[in-house]
Amino acid sequence: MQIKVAIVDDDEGIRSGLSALIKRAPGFKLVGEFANGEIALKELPGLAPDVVLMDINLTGMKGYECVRQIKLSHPKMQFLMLTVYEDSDSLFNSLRAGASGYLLKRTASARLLDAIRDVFNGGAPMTPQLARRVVQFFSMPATESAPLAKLTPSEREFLDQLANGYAYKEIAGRMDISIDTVRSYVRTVYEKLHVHSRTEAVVKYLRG
Amino acid sequence: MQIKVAIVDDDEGIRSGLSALIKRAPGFKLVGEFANGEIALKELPGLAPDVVLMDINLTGMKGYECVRQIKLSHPKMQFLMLTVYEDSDSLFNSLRAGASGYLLKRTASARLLDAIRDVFNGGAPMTPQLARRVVQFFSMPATESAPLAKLTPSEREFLDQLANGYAYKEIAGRMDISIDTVRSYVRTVYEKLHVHSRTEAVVKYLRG
DNA sequence: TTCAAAACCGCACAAAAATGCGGAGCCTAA
DNA sequence: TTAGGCTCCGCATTTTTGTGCGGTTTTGAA
Repeated sequence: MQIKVAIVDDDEGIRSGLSALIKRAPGFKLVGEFANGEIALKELPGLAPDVVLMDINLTGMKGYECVRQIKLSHPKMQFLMLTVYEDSDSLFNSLRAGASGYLLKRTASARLLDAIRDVFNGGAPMTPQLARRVVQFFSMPATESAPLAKLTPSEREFLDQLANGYAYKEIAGRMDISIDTVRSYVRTVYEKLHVHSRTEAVVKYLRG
Repeated sequence: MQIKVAIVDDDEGIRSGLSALIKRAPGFKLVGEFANGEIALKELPGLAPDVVLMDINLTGMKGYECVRQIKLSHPKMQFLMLTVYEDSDSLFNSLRAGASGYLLKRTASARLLDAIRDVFNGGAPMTPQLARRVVQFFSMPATESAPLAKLTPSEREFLDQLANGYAYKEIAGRMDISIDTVRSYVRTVYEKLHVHSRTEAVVKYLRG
């Protein structure tokens, strides 16, 4: 079964290059190519491509804006963003819009085809540098100053259990301590986080 | 220049397997191996490895907990998490703790060495499925949040109050409705979200 | 018009959480 | 050796939550 691919890029040269690559690659089928987001928005739903190669810096409607719109009604259509810059804002805007992968235009042909296959199979290809940037988004050390840092390892583990929704007695079982010890953790953790309810504690925890 | 590697895993077999792999691989140098997080916590800073292979499911201190602690004082030390399960909680806990990559233990040796090099060079290797999960984390509105979409406007407002930690009677005051109406919202919202406690509801809400 | 839904209200009871008070043993750093 | 932090345990009480049952009114779409 072939992977149906569509291309959206306003650079004529790039577009024809990609188009030629897809056309001659076995296992791929080019179902459409567009020079701007507005047209793509209208035509893509009818073509039902599996994967769309989308330029980020389109003139007019931004690439990620186009992705966002289409994702709302066609969540299964996958988008692989192409760009010349490794710029953070574009990356996160695209991810928020629902794009599945993010590559540089200078990516080698073979690697690009791999990436399309990756996206089609549920992966999320991106350059190692961008992957690292995404991963770093999650780590708090940068903004580490929160009261969360003052928690001891056990308290932290307890808080994690809290956030998972377990009742005190379940937490006692899971951590292999008595329910009264759980209660004492409640006290110390709430104190350190300056909260007075489970919900507040969990919210603080989840927000880092 | 060699990449200094350390191993933390409580499974003797796995540890010696990894250890042998690193030792005979050119370009790598094994500087230490540990059976639990507590010892690793003490010894790793002195060894100053470039990359640490860390089992997630350590007995005692969890792997990601160990990472978090060390990252606070040694942010340049990189961690590559190893696990047998592709479980979401472990993944996000690890990323939040500051881990750079996440692989399954059944990863082929060659691929593992590649991953260590990746991490060392600023990349963030992970399985395609996990990468997709990370990427999806950013695109709640379109793709995921199915159950949240079924809430009526009032229910949504109520849920937001819940997430802000207000008690039922406070919510009643803020929304200018009776406390029993609040209770009925609790019922309908919990039903739609398939949860049975405030904490679970709030977590679902915050995560999309 | 008829029907479904949303929005609203009430009572009662059991379960869970929050908080007050107390204590013990262990380890580490001063 | 002493003080302090961490882990752990116990009991009692109040408050909050979860859920069982019931209901009315309004509104918008078929």
